[in-house]
Amino acid sequence: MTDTPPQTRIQARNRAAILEAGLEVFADRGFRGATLDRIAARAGLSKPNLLYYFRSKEAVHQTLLADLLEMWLAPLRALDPGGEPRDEILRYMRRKLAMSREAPRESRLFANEILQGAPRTRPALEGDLKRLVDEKAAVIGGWAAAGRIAPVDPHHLIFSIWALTQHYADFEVQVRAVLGGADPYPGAEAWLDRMFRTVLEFPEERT
Amino acid sequence: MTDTPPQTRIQARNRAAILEAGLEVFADRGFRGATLDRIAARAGLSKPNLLYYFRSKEAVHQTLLADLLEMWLAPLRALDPGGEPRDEILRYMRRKLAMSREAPRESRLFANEILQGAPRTRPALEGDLKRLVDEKAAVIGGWAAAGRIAPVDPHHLIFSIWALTQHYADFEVQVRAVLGGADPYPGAEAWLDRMFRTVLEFPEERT
DNA sequence: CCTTGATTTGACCATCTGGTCAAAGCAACG
DNA sequence: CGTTGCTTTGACCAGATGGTCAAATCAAGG
Repeated sequence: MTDTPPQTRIQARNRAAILEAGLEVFADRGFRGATLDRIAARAGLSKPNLLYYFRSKEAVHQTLLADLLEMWLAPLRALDPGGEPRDEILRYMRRKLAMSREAPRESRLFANEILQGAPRTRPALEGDLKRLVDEKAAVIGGWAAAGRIAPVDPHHLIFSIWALTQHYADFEVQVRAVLGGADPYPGAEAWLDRMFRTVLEFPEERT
Repeated sequence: MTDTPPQTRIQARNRAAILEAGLEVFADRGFRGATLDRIAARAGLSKPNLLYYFRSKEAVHQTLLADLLEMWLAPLRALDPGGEPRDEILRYMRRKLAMSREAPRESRLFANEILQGAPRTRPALEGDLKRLVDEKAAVIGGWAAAGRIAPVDPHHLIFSIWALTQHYADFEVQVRAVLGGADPYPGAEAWLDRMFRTVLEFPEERT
């Protein structure tokens, strides 16, 4: 998804530094709130130097989003139609929750983009994303039809997983404010496990 | 939560028009992405005229957020300790979902604010919001302890309601892209009802 | 219809910000 | 150790943007 791979060592280092700085700043202040000066400073470069590596502010953002989208979809791609239904779905949820914990900046970058109406991502959402979700929703729907999990609306099940896991990254300030600063993740993991487990179970399985 | 109530008819009308326009523009582009010119144009005023009614861009934003917070907390405030536990929680969820459908701009305005680290709302989150949530969490915890609902982590239950309902407003573009433009709300309501119902039920109640 | 206070605006300003450019540094290879 | 091409930068620019202000306009009571 990245353009031509960097050639020299210096290029590799500086492009990486810029993307890291861009991730930080874009996630923190949104596209418009981010300034090239700030990104450059954080990357340890001057603004013109940054623009030597990326054509424009847009270009940094684009690159970030493209890389991110891949990373974002990977866990859903990994949902295995041949696996044990409940394990597969719960593993997907857990991987997404882990991503919120380990890559909150990426989550917020994406959230910013969607909130603003996905001006730079709309095609990917309507293309790759929709295709992938439809495909996996069909798998989950198949499991439900076969009686291997309780009947569910596959699309909304997937939305639930997105919403519940990303909430802990995107609304972290709020969650921490309410919890008084405590780490929300242990509780979140237990709770989400419980929620999805019960909704996927058949009544008679519950103990 | 609003400052001194407007005096004249003209003031009432123009302040309202500015807040309506501000809501639209701030929700759409975030605080930094919003421009006074745009807000003024949308309100049918000139920029200096807008600044006759509000000291600054900040002031418009502040007023909007303050009003919003009240509206946002109302449904949780309404959760009645004396009510039937499951009905109370499900009603709260339904009211929040209705707010996502009917007031998506407010939801996105709030999401923007939190995403950026709640620079103008932090005190309210750590004060009023935390207090209210702790209070209602205690109520829910009491219900669980009394065996009137299945045991739950009250704080995370509340986070779940926020996450799942607001997702449909904040990530509307994504949801609609995946669903191919269809209205997500009927499906969402059924699914969320099902999710929360099952997680609050005791196994032996399930039919 | 004129006075008074509320309302509106055109002109203007300072600052910020994305982006350009020519010149200067610098690394490495022949 | 000088040439060559990659890297870095200071100076600069144009447009956008938040905000000011004095003057003009307007509404309504007396």
